[in-house]
Amino acid sequence: MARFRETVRTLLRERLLDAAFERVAEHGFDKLRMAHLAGDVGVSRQTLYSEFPSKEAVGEALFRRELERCLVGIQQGLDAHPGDLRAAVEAAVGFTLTLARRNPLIRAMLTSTGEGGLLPYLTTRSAAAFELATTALGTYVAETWPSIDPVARDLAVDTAVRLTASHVVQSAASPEESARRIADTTVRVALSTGAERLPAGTARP
Amino acid sequence: MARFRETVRTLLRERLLDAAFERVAEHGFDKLRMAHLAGDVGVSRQTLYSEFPSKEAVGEALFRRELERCLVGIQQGLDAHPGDLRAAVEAAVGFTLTLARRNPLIRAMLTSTGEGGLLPYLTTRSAAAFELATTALGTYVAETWPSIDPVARDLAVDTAVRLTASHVVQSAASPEESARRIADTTVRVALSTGAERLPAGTARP
DNA sequence: AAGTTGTGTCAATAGCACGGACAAGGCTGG
DNA sequence: CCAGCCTTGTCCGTGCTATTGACACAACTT
Repeated sequence: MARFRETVRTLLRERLLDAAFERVAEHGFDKLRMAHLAGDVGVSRQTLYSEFPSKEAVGEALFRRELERCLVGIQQGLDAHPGDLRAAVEAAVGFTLTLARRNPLIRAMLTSTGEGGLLPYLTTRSAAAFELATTALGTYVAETWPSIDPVARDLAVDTAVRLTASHVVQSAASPEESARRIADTTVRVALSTGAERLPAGTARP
Repeated sequence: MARFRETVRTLLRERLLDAAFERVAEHGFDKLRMAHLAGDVGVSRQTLYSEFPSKEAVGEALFRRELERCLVGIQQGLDAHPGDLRAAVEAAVGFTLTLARRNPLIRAMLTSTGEGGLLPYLTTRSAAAFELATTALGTYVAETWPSIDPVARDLAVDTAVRLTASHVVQSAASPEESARRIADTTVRVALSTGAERLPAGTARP
């Protein structure tokens, strides 16, 4: 019955996150003021607090929304190469690294120096991001490459996600080159049997 | 300060008009029920009455919104042919007649038989539509053809608008053919001096 | 040490949507 | 013809929610 009020709530949330995106992208998260954010949307500060219980919640929601948008591109990159693990991973990772380099929010997150920044969401508190990305890549691999050994598959997925995250926060080369290297590594891990002959002098438990 | 509530109000208005458009286009204006309209958007009937004081106001707003959309196309048709009066009028009139033939709202307005229909807005109560269309065409002609005699210009603009309205409610031929004829008539009126020699036997006051 | 700024919380007020009910008028079927 | 039903338009009481203004608290500045 009250369907309209629900859409208003989501609209308010979107507007708040839009305004937060603008301010954070320009001046960083620590320079963001709750009063300014509420004023941008044309709402009282308490209304903002009724939607987001704290400033930290704003940052978390902001990061989650951007992450979900990113995951859409990752999923598209995977789906564009069904059956070709290397190309799929390369496309998905390349998209992620390119987006991370261009997205002003992520740039602001990485360049923020202060204590109350958003950087933890990309590093120490990135469990949610890891989980989502790992699930997306894991289901893709499990569906299109069911023959791969599950142990190797999980290792490969985890490797791809963690390497990508590493390159997001500290890119060594171009996104394309990094994506190529990560895809190469992922394929190597995925196709390994765990029983290869090791070079002489290498111990294995 | 309260900018968000304002956008919510306009959003509600748009949603209501969207729902009204759907229902009117399908079943006609007289079959539209205020309770259904409110239910479609997910709002109480009283909220609907707070936005539109009467059902007639809904129909009026619905017609005005459609008219304004139509005027955008008319303006584009005029602007696409600067300096060529015949082509500009033909494009604008052709767009209008084609839109009127395809638009389900206008079709429903014309086919409604009942007393409480929307037809008056296209005929007896079409002062607003005439005014807007006349202004658009008038400013175009005045800007791009300043050399035309003002009397002939006003006559031509009025003729074009009224002929177009006539073809909207009672189309004789295809929109293209009608547009061509109306444009021809408009140009003849616009370029007339009011002092032509009349055929023998014709009286002039 | 005092002032400033910003976060988070609380209480009182005002506004708005809601549900329920009502009168008035028109339509329909018996 | 008339009784019932539907629909429009209006009113009022209620409840939810945003707003306003204030406050405590912490960190930083002067």
